[in-house]
Amino acid sequence: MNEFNEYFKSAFTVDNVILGFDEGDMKVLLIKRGEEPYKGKWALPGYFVYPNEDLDAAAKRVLDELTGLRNVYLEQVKTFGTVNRHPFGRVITVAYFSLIKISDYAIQASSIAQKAKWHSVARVKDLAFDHNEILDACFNRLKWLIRSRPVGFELLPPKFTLTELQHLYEAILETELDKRNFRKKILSMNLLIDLDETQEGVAHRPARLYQFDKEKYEEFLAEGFSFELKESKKKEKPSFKKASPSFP
Amino acid sequence: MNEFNEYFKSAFTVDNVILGFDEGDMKVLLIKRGEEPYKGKWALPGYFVYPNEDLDAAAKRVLDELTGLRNVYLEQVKTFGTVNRHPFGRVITVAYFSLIKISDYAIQASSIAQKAKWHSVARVKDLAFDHNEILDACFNRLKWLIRSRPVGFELLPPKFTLTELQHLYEAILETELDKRNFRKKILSMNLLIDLDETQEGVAHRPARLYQFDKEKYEEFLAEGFSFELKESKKKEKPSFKKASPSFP
DNA sequence: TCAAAAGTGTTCTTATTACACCCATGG
DNA sequence: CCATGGGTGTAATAAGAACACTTTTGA
Repeated sequence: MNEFNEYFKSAFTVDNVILGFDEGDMKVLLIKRGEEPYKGKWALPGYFVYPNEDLDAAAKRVLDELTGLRNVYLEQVKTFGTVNRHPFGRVITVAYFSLIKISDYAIQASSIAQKAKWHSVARVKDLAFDHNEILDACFNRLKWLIRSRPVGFELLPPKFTLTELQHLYEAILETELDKRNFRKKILSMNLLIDLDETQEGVAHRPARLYQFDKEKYEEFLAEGFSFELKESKKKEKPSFKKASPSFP
Repeated sequence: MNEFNEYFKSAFTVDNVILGFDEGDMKVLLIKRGEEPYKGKWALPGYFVYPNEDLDAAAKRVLDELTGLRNVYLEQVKTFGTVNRHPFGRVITVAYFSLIKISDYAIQASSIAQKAKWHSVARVKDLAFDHNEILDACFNRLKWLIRSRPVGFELLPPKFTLTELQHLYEAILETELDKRNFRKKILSMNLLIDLDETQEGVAHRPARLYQFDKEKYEEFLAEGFSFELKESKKKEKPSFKKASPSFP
């Protein structure tokens, strides 16, 4: 393998866009860098992939060290590798995103976790490295995903109200949804268990609580299925669906 | 950067799933390996990324050397990096796929190109490395893509008939489509230019020829749009759309 | 009794599906 | 004149979008 030696001088990292939902807003967990390069800047949590470690395992490790969470929604999104993205040498990074329930998150003892903080995705700017680009790519993936898979539940506590769920969808899609149509659609999926409980201590009519029916979802998945959700209101995107035939 | 030296001992490659359409069938361009490892096996075209080369540039280079083509549809799909996927050491590979018109393809002079051959995607098996997995991932991406973007035209000659286009969709989606519904849908997109020409020398009523309206497509893209195509016939997948509400 | 959010149905419009016959050409 | 694939329209069904009032609770 001598002739290839020159290629074995690069490194790769994973970066993890850890997303949560809180106060009606999508949040991302960022680390304040204590070292050069980009000392003092906020960055996505990530690290070098160990020589004997698979990529997915590295992403899980980063997540676990920071949040203590496992068995979390995690997906590879895209790899970023422009030549000069890292001052230490040629380093490409594989971007992942994960969805967690902020209520499950407790700050870990590790020194890295001490520097972590939730930021509103919409207001994030000027991250270290090419992390703004990575965050954008991952958030866009989530926007697509939420329309095609019921992943929203990964971000909510086990019991939630339909309005909370709707607000989550609205935060991700950055649009408003019609309450009645949203409920009709979600309930027609048959993936929610009505817990026959209601909120307590709220200054208005208490809402019913629901739970995601994970078992039924796995059944549907096994059969192969499609799940879709479209936006409402008049902010319609132009769609070919409305164009008329050009060749009569 | 001393403490990180141990990480700068890995390499990365790009592998390119080059897809074409011919004889009613999706084809992938493979290389017969002349060297160890996997000598004699078919493999996806790929190579190490040069130290001063961006990932996309490397994918373009591989494509160009093999086919002589540039300005071709090319997209990053996924990165594969299990620990022992390459016998030379830690090598992760970034998978790309490209769509080309087989009619534009002419075997190049380069020694690598001499070993290239088109294979029917459906019949490919036992590739070198983890290339079967990579091919699957890329082909699945295309299946998704063809339903959401008009990329089919990348695979057809400049002038084509609606039946050719339909057969392409059927080959990619691995399903059958209804002729009338397909035409209605495609024409209603307003993205085809009727050339007012017909086929010649066919032993049946000659079909009209169409051209893809690239300019109009760019306009639509600029505005942001959605393009969708659903399958027909009774081979329906179960869909939540038909489920009934669970909470009346 | 007020404020605040929960909950609930119907109508209209648009998209999708299913389906069968005549046409133009070359051999 | 036959074989082959090209070309066309309509009716039934399903999904999506728009829209406003009553209910329940705590303060």
